[in-house]
Amino acid sequence: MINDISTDRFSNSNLMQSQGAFRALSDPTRRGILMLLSEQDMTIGDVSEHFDITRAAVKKHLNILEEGALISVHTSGRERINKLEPLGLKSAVDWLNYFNQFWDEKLSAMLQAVENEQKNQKEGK
Amino acid sequence: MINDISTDRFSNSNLMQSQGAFRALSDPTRRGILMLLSEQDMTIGDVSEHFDITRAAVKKHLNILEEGALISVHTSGRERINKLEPLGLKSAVDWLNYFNQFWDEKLSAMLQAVENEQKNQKEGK
DNA sequence: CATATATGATACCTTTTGGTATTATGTCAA
DNA sequence: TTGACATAATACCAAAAGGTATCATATATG
Repeated sequence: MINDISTDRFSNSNLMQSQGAFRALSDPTRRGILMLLSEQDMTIGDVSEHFDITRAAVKKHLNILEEGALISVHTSGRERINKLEPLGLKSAVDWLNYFNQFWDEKLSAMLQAVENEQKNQKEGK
Repeated sequence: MINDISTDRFSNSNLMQSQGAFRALSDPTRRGILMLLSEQDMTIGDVSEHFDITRAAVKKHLNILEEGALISVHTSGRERINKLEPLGLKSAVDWLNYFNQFWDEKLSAMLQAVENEQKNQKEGK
């Protein structure tokens, strides 16, 4: 039962809060767009020039990025400027950071193993 | 042109290397499974009990997690034990960490804004 | 051996996704 | 106002994703 998860300390809202961001991040074109926008704000026209797909397709990607709060858009005359919103990545980063502890554990285990090996060598085992 | 990106310093391989991980992370059920496996290794049967979908569906999720190198599987008799591989998250975390600089920038800007505000208040503006 | 158990694999269905082509809307500039 | 430009929106399509049901395979165990 999924209930198991919602009553869990991993409050499920956590799982769902980051959904928009993770969804947006799952496509390589969208990650490429985020990279581009990290260098400078851009119109759809600007962004489209960097990819081999139609503007309509780029627009869809931008919509999904906006839904995930990874970019913001503001109008300037007939242009619409797309801007990176790095804080939008926070929910995803936060979720992933939970696993740092296991990564660290593994790292500790590796270091421990090396230490033991050195010790054993010293003792001539 | 997509070429623009491949000749970019964001070597595109970076974009693609993390694809398996980002793809696996895009589904909330799969993120839930990772949470579960962070507490203990589990068979498919164990995992399935925590979700309201068939074992076949869970198996598909496990396959995708394995493809993304986020879990590993080893056989023990007729059971197959699924194990979290936290290091598999590294490629995704690394990609995201690139954006820390912008996050920090924004944070710096916010702190600066607060400082200025306080200064202005002091000066009675 | 025979049977129950644990899992894997496949065919099939529906929805979502990534894409195109086309049409519509809004704004700048002569 | 009229045409060029920048973008939005919609209809449509093929493929991928998430799911179920069913069948196949391997392994404990009486």
